[in-house]
Amino acid sequence: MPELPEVETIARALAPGLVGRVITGVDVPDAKVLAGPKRRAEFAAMAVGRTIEAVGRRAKLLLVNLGPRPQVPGDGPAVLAFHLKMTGRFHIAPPDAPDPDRARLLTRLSDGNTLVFADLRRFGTARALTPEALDAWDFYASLGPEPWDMTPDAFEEALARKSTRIKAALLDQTVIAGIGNIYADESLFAARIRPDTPAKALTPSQRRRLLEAVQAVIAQAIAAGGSTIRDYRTPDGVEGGFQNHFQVYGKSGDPCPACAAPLTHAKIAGRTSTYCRKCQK
DNA sequence: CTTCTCGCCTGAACGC
DNA sequence: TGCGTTCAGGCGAGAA
Repeated sequence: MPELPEVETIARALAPGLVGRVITGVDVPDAKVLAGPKRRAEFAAMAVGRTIEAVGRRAKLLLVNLGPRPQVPGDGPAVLAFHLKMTGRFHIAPPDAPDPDRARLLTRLSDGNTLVFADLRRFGTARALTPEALDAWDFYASLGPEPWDMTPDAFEEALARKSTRIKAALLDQTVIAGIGNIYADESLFAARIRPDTPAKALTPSQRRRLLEAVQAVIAQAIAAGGSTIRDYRTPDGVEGGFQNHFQVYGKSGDPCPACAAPLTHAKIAGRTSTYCRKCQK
């Protein structure tokens, strides 16, 4: 389930195989993947003939930056925005490879390779947009800062405005971008804060600790290449490594790594949240 | 305006 | 063995 560290890992792994290539065609075996402009022809018209200039990420979105089409006078740039949701995966397939299972969108490249977007559960989406349309997309425009761009003061202010529990506030992409269930639970444990504490009720020092914990956990996860639970793989087919460093996520009943009391779990903000009753206050 | 709940999808894991 | 149920979970839509 790709969150910020997994999408970052994917973007870094894809870039060398994509940057500099021209998009020569797009096949969309499953039209459900298209969001925004829904028609295959519109997506292809926006993408084909452009050179891939960069592969990046914002929150959990994978962004492919495309240059203007030289054959279109006065043309501007464009962006492909992919959301992997739960089971989205990317890989670059060589020319003779058969189209793989669960392929939802195939981007043909000038070097003969194909960028394959596969997605077992079909929640993932792809959009082809102008940069102006990307900025005007409500979801994109409302995203909060990346964890390392968040300042203690801004975090303080954002949490003070929330009437939800802190777990829900961390998952709220308009507060801080890129955190999902795994990194919310791990960050709350690292900061020793109970996930059901009202966001407003945190002390200033708890808020500082929490932001530092989020930043540290995300950085460690990126360094480890993300976390593989079931489906996530890097574009090279490699599993992440951070699942071996989980302290609490998915470990209900196991001993707390700090105090050895059994970890408990509860449904908070609609998601299973695992924490230590003794260590997290 | 803010917050909450449901539906979208498929496969794995579990109980009987 | 086989069937039914539950769970995973980000986000859009509609309700409260």
